[in-house]
Amino acid sequence: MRLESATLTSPPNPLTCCSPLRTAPMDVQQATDLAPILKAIADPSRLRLLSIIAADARGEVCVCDLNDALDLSQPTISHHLKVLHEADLLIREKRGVWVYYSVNTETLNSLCALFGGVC
Amino acid sequence: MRLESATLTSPPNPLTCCSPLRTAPMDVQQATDLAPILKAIADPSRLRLLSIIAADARGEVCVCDLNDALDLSQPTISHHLKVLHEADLLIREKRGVWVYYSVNTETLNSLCALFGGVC
DNA sequence: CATCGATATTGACAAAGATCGATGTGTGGG
DNA sequence: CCCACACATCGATCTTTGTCAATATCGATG
Repeated sequence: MRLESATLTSPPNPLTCCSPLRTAPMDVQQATDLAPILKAIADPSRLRLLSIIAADARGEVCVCDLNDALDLSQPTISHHLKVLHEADLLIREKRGVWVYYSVNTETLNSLCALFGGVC
Repeated sequence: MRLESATLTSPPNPLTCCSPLRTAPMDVQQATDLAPILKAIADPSRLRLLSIIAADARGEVCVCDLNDALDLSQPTISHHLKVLHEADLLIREKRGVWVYYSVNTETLNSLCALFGGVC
């Protein structure tokens, strides 16, 4: 007996439009929309990037710092950040020459809700 | 204020050994161990299979039913179930000729905790 | 405006993964 | 003991993806 009316204000987010896993079987559309978001975090390098940003006290990290944090080339880091950003997991903000990424808390919470059904 | 002592009884579960994303940066080992579990659910077909099983009222589903539920060949379904099982997301039980899968609630809860830090 | 430094994009390539048909394995019934 | 059925494994194929070197873009600064 749950209202599925979250589609009004924000851009259509496959996560918030989606009931918790244990509530109902997922149809093809839901699964197709959801998979890319999960694929985005299902990579060791991206997991590390995300956790570095998520755990940062200032709430944001400059790309220049991320480039040094992992043993990967600059284009590869840039690619991973793009994947995370397009999955709505990271928020991008350009300031001057630098680019800062912060985590999208809403998406993380939705992921939690997907698995738990409680959060 | 969470006790991190879950490594005594059960097989080493990379999820329960892992603090929530927002707590601390993940090292290479943690990320490498965690990624396969997330990869397992980061596929549309496996998402559907998992949700079908998770939403089932009896708490378990026979493979023979899953074979009909998705528009995929029997070997492909079997492969996906194996991936989910090896990621500790599904519990497998053979009864006679039939095989029944149920969700591993612990793993799902751990995933929730990973993203939320609260569950 | 020429240049430098920070990110992003492109193109290429190897590795991983999703899928299927064919075949193997094991269980229960006749 | 043999057959039918449920499920798993194998081998092949096609697509996706992670990675890098090279190059492009874009903003600041002299």
